[in-house]
Amino acid sequence: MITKAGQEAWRTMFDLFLAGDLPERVGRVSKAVDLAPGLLKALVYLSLHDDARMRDLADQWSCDASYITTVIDGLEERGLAKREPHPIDRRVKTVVLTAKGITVKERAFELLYEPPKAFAALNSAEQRELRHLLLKLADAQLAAAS
Amino acid sequence: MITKAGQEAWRTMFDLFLAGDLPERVGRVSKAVDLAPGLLKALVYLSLHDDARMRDLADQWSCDASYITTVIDGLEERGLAKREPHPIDRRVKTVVLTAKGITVKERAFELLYEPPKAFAALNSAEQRELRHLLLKLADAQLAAAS
DNA sequence: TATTGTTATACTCTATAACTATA
DNA sequence: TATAGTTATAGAGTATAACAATA
Repeated sequence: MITKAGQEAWRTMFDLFLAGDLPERVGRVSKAVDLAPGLLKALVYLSLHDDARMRDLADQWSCDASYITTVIDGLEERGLAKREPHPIDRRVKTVVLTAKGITVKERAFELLYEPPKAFAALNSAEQRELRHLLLKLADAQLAAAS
Repeated sequence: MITKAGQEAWRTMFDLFLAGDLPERVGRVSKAVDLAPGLLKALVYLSLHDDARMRDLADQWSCDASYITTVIDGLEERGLAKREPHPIDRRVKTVVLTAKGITVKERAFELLYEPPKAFAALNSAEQRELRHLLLKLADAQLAAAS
């Protein structure tokens, strides 16, 4: 059951991201690794789902397949990813990161995962407690998705 | 000081949003209130900063002033906001929501602030604790911004 | 016949440059 | 001279439609 406190917790998290850090941060990282936001997003997706089918990307993002063609073209032109034939179904292509793609991805995650300075306002015990609660949420979300 | 636990907490929060709910949710709300994402974002901004100067919007979003003209045109065409002259500086225009704009905004926030089902995985005490920690973060972030 | 991905094309979103009015 | 906002225009980003290859 979700209580009023839970609702307010979500609302606060939402504001932290939307009013706060996220939009500016993504823009900053996008510039730092010299990739348009769409390409950065694709790189992040591929690093979490290596060897993904192109169709999966379109489904996941609820966008048209032709746009995925454009995005993967962009990553290939920059030498960050490459298409591979599917071992069984010859209509399908999968996408894997190249060594260069992995390097850029790692740099991107380094910047994205760096906590906002505001986290220093919590003491050690509080930071541990926050991690604990959020991991519980993430587990529940993962379980619901599958 | 930010500990390893704090870092992991941030990372988890980030994944909750980016891998998880947020992108799809904004798209859903955007369709529900029949506003393109850019216009929805402007509506949200104006509801938090009523009577904002157009220049403020451009600064806040780090975008060109001409784009703000386009966005506010869009809101005005839909009867959701209107430009007002600045009482002192006649170069400046401010933007306020209309009654209709306020109605749409309220519907949008209702949908955006609805917690993901995963929150039910936390018991009452945990939801209160999470709220407490997040409010502390939000306060610190607000203090840092000003 | 249905599905995957590509091409060609068009539409939407956002930026640049030149301009008007005001400070 | 510098700043706020607009207009006209150009550039990204994303979708639609028609198509080739494969299932």
